[in-house]
Amino acid sequence: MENPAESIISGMEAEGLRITVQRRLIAELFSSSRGFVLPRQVHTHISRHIPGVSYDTVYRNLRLLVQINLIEQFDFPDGVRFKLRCGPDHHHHHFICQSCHKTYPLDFCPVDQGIHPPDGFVIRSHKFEIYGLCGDCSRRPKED
Amino acid sequence: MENPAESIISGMEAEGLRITVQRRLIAELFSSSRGFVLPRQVHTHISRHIPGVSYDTVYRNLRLLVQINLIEQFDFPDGVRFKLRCGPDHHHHHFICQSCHKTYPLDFCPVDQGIHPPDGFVIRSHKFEIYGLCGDCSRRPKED
DNA sequence: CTCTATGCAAACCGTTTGCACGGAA
DNA sequence: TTCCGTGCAAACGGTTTGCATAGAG
Repeated sequence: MENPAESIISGMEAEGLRITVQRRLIAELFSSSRGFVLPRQVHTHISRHIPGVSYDTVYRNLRLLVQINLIEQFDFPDGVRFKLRCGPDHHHHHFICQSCHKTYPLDFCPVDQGIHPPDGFVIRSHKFEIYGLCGDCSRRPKED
Repeated sequence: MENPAESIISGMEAEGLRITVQRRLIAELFSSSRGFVLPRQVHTHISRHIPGVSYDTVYRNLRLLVQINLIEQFDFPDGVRFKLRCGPDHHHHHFICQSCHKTYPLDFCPVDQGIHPPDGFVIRSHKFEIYGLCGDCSRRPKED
């Protein structure tokens, strides 16, 4: 797959969706972001090219991209954030920078270690994340 | 420590807070809940005894209890939820039922296994949770 | 030309705030 | 009697909706 933005766009096309300038810009943003972004940041990004974009277009498309599994949603203390969905190649978790919200792969899954659930508990999913400051941010703190 | 509700109340007293009926009811609710509750549920609980309670009283007290570290806050897909803070005795994680939101202790911490962060990444905290259906809910699905 | 995606404006929901009063200490 | 906690009502911020129009296919 060539340009990552193109793969988001062809993913949308595969779903029969129309490719508008707004959607192209959203694809661009997610393909070039190494981490989680706020709806507000998505709106700001599109605004730079289309000054009049409305928030509902942003939210509608974010919901849509989550539904068709191209991006994923995540609750942060300062609000919901989104990031490009990781390829389905291999299961992994993430280190997440609390300053710039970039993510780094973590190739270790605690569930592989054999977890013993309480009686009758049926496991459906799990979450494992490590938070902190990435190299860039710990050297030069305070930034986003 | 005798009754868990009493320990919440004495925790509040220790902070110099006044013990009102509303606060006593909140303490009662958290001490008798085995899991996460929504602000709305807190409001409903108090309402049963004080029909006119206002939502701002609920939110104010929840914020307060989080600040003085007696309860903890957690983001769920359907909104923020709160639960009694686990004792500071030993570090552990939780199995969380996606139906009734009860929690079960999980005495295994992946971070003890020696995690290797990316270059320069400073770890500050981590999250490890296992989601699913508890014994009660998997037998009798759909309920809260 | 058709029908989806957008912009607009208003609604919505959970949460927060300012203020005067009631009640704990 | 003091002053914290409450209720009320209104404001707030993020998100969603209904509807007419613009624009992708």
